[in-house]
Amino acid sequence: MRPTVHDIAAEAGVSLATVDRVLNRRPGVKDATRLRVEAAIAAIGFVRDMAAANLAKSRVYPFTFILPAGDNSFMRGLERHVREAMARPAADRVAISLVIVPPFDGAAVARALDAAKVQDPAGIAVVAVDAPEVMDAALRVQASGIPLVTLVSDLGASCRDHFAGIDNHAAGRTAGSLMRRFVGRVPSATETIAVLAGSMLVRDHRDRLEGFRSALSETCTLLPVLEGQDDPAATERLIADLLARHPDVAGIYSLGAGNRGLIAALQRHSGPRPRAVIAHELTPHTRAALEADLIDAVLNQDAGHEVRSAIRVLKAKADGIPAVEAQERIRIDIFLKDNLPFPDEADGKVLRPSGSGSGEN
Amino acid sequence: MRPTVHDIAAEAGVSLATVDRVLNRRPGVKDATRLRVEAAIAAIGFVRDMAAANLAKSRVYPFTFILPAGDNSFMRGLERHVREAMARPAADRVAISLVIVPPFDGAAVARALDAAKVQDPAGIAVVAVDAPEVMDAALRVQASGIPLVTLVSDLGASCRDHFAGIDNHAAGRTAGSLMRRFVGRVPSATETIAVLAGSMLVRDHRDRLEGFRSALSETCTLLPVLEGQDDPAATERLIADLLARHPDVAGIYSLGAGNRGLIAALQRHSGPRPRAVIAHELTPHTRAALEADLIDAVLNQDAGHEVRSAIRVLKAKADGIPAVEAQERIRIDIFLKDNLPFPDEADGKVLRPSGSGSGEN
DNA sequence: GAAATCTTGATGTACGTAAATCAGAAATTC
DNA sequence: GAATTTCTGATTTACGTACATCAAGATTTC
Repeated sequence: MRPTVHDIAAEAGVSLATVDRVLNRRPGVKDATRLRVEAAIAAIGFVRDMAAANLAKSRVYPFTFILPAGDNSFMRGLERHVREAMARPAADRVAISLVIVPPFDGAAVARALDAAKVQDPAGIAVVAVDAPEVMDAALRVQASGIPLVTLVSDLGASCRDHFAGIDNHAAGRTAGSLMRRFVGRVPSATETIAVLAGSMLVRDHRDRLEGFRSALSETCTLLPVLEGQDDPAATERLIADLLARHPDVAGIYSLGAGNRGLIAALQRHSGPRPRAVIAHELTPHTRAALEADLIDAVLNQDAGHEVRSAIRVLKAKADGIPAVEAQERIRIDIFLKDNLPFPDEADGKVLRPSGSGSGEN
Repeated sequence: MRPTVHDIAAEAGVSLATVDRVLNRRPGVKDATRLRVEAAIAAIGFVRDMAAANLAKSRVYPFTFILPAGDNSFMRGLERHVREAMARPAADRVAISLVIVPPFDGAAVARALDAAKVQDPAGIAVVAVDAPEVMDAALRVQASGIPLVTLVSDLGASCRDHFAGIDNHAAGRTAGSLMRRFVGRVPSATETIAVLAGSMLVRDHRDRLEGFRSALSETCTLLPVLEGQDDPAATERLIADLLARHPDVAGIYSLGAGNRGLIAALQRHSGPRPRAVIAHELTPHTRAALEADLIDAVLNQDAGHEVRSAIRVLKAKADGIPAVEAQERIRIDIFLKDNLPFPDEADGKVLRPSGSGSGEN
């Protein structure tokens, strides 16, 4: 049996009330007594039963999540995971309110942050846009003492408490490494590689490009970066044009989100395909393209993990416990057609019974 | 405020006792009344507060984990994660007893299963050895109604309730895919690939080899499989010999555990290295080898995830809730030197504060 | 040495659920 | 219609912690 507060009281030779005062840092305990109680706690190895404590406190953590709108598959998946966390029988006593703002709109994000602030939640998670007005709003949130976590897309480290997302520079490097190996090594030949981004105004995209460049050997020539604004139609035109004008392109790295256009262009293209196509984020589209050999590898960040990590960190910050950064690091997944995970049941028809875990895996 | 049992009682016009009888499937409720209560539950959207319920029940789940001894890094990591789960402030009310048995010893595993059975735990997890006496013991465990989960290494599906591990055939395919691409494509040349295994008597190893074979194009020649028995010294000799006798070997796939020997041999070797070396399981050794460019890729199964998944499944089975298989599928991670996760803090000196999550990610 | 303050104990209620007991009411059997 | 069985309500205790209140003891202050 785990020791309880009663055991502490017996061990320290004090009353329950005093133990309680020590445990909850309430005033009115002599230093000597406090030390005795703390020694007893250490001696019997007491750990507070958080479930019982939260029950007694009937505490809830009201959190606000701010996500971009739009038909970006990844972001919709992210939203799905947030909704799942909202629906989950508040076993973790988390009450999330979800705010959707227009995509790529710094002003809108800033407004959403200010609006969330006045609700005085226990924490805010936001998919940031790298704009000065957002930073200002983030600083205002922090100034009011509300923990702030950036999700997927970061801000400067000084504007938030934590970033729940991948190291995009490392992701770019990984893509570069894979690319270098996938295009093969034809001795003394320079390979032509194309990069497709959404917008160079987004920090993630810049970081990925930088990492990608740093990992590619000098025997590769990078074509000027194509910016498709994460728009399928525009992206498709760009890629079709690329394939027509550069039949020798050995690899394409799509570091943004407009993968539907990329896939469509590759599908329509009649000539020889690039030897390696690497994209980001496992969505139904990229998954299908992997299976159809239109894409060779997909780098992925697990949206579910990111959401759950953000919640854990916000809770820890709200409780004043320092989050263990190393523990919350989000992995860069590499998927080939051979190691695709089971299709996410939420994309299909299967409903998960409530109550069972959150697919931590 | 979330609805409580009192709200159900009010809504259904019955007493608390009756609500309790319905909720906990106790007898003594007329069908008509039961339906009324269930309708009320659905109407107000009641979900049981599991924290409070477990508190009231003061229920614990005694589980037994059976792991192999030996200095296999992966297994020791697995043990570490089990111990972590044991140490975790029984927030999840799980009481694990850990049994270590000699490695590759079917009889020992069978004895451990029988010994665990008489303790009548709420569930057993075992790193299985593919031997008939183990299957028999597993069937005896199941016959006595104790949920049984195989961990990392499977048995026949009929002998256990769940397998918490990766699809080793898919892992082999993934390795094959990577190998094919990493060795590059020299037109009209047959590449020589070597496979290093621990023992072909282990099911995982057989499955991986089969998957690997199926993914390699026909332009590759597989040398006869080397069996190092997961022993560093023996493995080192085998690989040194291989490199001496086959200077043209383009790739090595190490699908077992004796990676220290492989790495040592590669390090000592003076001639040109194989173009691609792929190994399994991210351990301090393989990690260092990745960083030193001695190994090109490591396929990994996350031991922490496997342990936590096993616990979740055992708990679900113990409660009679069907586990959601899709949700518990373990991923095949691919690591290059570029996307290595942060070194596991438990390998170093940093202690994790109790109470925070389990790195669910 | 009386008054003020600080420290501690004793006790009770609460959180949401589980589980047991006992007493009636209702339905069934003969 | 009496005896039995089945169903339901009312009430209580418990889980481990939080929190508030009141009283009494110990200590300090002037």
